[in-house]
Amino acid sequence: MTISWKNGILYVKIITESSVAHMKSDIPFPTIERLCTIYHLLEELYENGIRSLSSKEIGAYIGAGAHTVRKDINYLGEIGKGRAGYDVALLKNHLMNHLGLTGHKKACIVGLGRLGAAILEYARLALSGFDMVAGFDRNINKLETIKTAITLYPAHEITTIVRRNGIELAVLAVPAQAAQEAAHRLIDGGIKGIVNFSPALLQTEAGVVIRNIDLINEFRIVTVLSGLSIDTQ
Amino acid sequence: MTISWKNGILYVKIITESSVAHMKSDIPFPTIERLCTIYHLLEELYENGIRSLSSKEIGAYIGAGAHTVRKDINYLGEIGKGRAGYDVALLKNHLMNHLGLTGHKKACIVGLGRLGAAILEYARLALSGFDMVAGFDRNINKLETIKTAITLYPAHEITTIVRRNGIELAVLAVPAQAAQEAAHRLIDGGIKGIVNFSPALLQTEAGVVIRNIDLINEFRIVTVLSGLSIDTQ
DNA sequence: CGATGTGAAAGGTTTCACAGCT
DNA sequence: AGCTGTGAAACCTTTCACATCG
Repeated sequence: MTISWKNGILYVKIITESSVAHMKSDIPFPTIERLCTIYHLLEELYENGIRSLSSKEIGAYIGAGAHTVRKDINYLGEIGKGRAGYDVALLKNHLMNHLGLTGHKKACIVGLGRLGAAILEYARLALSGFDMVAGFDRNINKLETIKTAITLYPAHEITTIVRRNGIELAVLAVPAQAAQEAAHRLIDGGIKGIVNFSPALLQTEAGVVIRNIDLINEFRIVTVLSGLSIDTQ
Repeated sequence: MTISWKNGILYVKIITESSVAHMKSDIPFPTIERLCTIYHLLEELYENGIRSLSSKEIGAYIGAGAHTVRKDINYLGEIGKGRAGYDVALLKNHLMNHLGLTGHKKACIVGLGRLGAAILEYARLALSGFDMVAGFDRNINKLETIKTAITLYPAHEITTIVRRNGIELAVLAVPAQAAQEAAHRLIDGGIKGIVNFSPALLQTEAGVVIRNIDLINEFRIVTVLSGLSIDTQ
């Protein structure tokens, strides 16, 4: 709760859970991306024993101005009054709570080729609150070959397993031609978000968040951007 | 060609490739990202025998409005007059030329763990004009284990090899703690862009484009975004 | 003083509306 | 008619400037 006195009027601002949740819809998309990066940064710095951090320092780490960082953080409401920058632990929890990053979320992976298998072994996921609970592949032989603690299923069971286990997130690491069908199965199972490593341009459905990651597209963007910086020198 | 007379000096302005490239600096960043996606789409549809496409159709594929698509395409100058949508081949070449996606670019990969090895085998890269010409790893034993047509080197040779071969792009697939040193070596070698698959937040240098790809960060963004759509219902 | 918090201005991007072409 | 091309308006995001606090 914040109390302030301005122009002869007493302002009492009460931030409740629901008003915070509603406010979130007012957060600009770039701000959400930056806040997630800041959250990541705070985790890292806290592990390294850093307990206080200014907006200027945060900006330097994530490649943004101090203004932007303060504005971003303030979309989630007031946190640290005054002096010596932000308390790292406090801000980290603040972001966690307001961004809804508390607790563990269940995730699965579709496509157990080289890339899929690599992601399956990514230990940091569980440490960050994302539990890989299922893997899928069209090729049944692959399910026997791969050694993992996670249960593996044939691709046609995606919908059932996702729904039954309440899996919220999925990684798509199948070849392009299999991507759309797999995405449909995930969506039918009630998945909330898909991180798509295939080069397929998925037809999205309302309510499902899709993030596309395509190395070739990234290379092209880098090429165009670096072409720019050279030409404009 | 424009001719003008100012302060006793005759100005002759010829629009060459390089001055057109200079114009590119006026293209908004989101537009550049979308144009790369559109380029990808056009390649795909052309292969499937589609020869004509309206801005509305393109928009449906990439998740944007027809307005946006037309505006984006027009940043690169006029292409098809009038009626029946865009000629796919024409537009594809138009984008290729104006975005500087002609010819082949040399790329390398740093870090030959599971992820790095998977990317090394990504055949589609060469088809898209990006030639993997070198791989690096700190662990010399790994260099002998991996079977590949590409020459592999120990990590300390990054700077030399990148410079000598004129490698422009790099994929960083090393553990977080090794990422910054590897990035420095790449930058010292004159790399133009880095696609960073490690969770490290790299300190960037002017003139080098860095694109960060971190699955955990993507999961968090998806979580926040899908949390939003529920709370605001 | 040097930090955050925040309304207001500036800047950038998207959307609109319609001209112009086939 | 139906499409692209494009200036102008609307909208969103960043930056600024300064009040405020310790």
